[in-house]
Amino acid sequence: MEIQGAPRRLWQLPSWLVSQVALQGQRLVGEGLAADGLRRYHFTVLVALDEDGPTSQAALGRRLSIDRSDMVAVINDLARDGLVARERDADDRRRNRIRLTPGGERALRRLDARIDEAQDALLDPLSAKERNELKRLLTRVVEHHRSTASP
Amino acid sequence: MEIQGAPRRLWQLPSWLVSQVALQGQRLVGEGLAADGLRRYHFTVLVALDEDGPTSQAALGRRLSIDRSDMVAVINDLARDGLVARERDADDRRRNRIRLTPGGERALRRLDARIDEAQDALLDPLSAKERNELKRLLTRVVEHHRSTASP
DNA sequence: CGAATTTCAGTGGAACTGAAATTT
DNA sequence: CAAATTTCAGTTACACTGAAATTC
Repeated sequence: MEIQGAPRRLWQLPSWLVSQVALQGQRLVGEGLAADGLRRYHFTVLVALDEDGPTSQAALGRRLSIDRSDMVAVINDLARDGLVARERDADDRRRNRIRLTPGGERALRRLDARIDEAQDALLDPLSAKERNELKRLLTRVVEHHRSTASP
Repeated sequence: MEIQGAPRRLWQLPSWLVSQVALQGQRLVGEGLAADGLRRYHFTVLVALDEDGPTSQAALGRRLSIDRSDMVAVINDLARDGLVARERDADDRRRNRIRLTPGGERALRRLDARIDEAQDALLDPLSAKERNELKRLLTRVVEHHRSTASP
C-alpha cells in the first residue's frame, strides 16, 4: 500500500497547508465559473465594475493587479459575450470606458451564487464559528502583508 | 487617491483570502530557497528522501504529485549540486534509486531553518495560539478534501 | 515634448502530453 | 506480449515585457 499523503514535515508548514487549501478553492471556484465559460479574472472584473461603476482598463488593472495585456483579453471575452460594453471615454479619448451591461449584471448574480456554493464546499468540514475564525485570521495576515508591502 | 485594495466582495471570500495568503507564503518560501538556488520542488523532494530513505523517481512523483518529466529535471538539478545520488536499482533495473547524500542532509538542515523563518514572517501578525488555531482549521480542510478526493 | 492608455507580438517558466528505450 | 520506469521533445496556459499608435 503506497497510497499516502505528502511527507509529515510538509503538513506542519502553514505555507504548505494554505497552498493546498488555496488550490482546492481555485479548483472549486474555477469549476463553478467554467459552467459559464469564464475564469477567475472575468469574475473579478465583473465584481469590480459592479462595485465601482464604469472604469477604464488601466484603472481596473491597477485595482485588481491584472496586467494591461491580460486585461485587453479579458475585456475582449466579456464584450464578446455582451457582459460589458467598451466605449471610448469622451472626456479622455485615450481611455476605454468599461461598463457592466444588464446582461452582465444578470450573469454576475448567477456567478455569485456559484461562488457561494464553492465557498460552502471548500469549508464543508468547518462549523459557522470556525469559518468566521478562519476568515478573521486570514484577513489579518493579508492586511498585515498589504500594509508592509513594497510600493 | 486611487490606491485601494481589491473589491470589498473579494475580501469576503475565503477562497480569495486563502489564495492571497498562499501567494505571500510562496513568495517568502521561494525567496528563502532561492538563496541556495533551489525552488519548492527541490525542497519537497529532499524532505521526502529524508523521511523515507532511498526511493525511485516514479514513487517520489506519485507521493509528491510531481510529474515524471518534471521529476527528471528536479533530480538532474539536485544531482548536479551533489545533494542526491542517482543510481540504477540492482533489484529492478528500470528504476533509479535516489538517495540523499551527506551534502544533501546538510543542505536540508540549512533550508529547514530558512523555511521556518519564512513561516514566522508569514504568520507575523498572529499570536502563538492563533497560529495553532489557523493550522488546525487548515489541516481539517485539507484532510477533508483528501479523503473525498477523486482517485 | 513627456506621460498615460490601449493594443499586439513575443518571451520565459511551469505543468503537462506523447512517445521512445529499457526492463520486468 | 503487456506494464512500469525513465527520458526527451513538444504543447498549452499564463504572467509578463517591449514597442507601436493614439491622446492628453
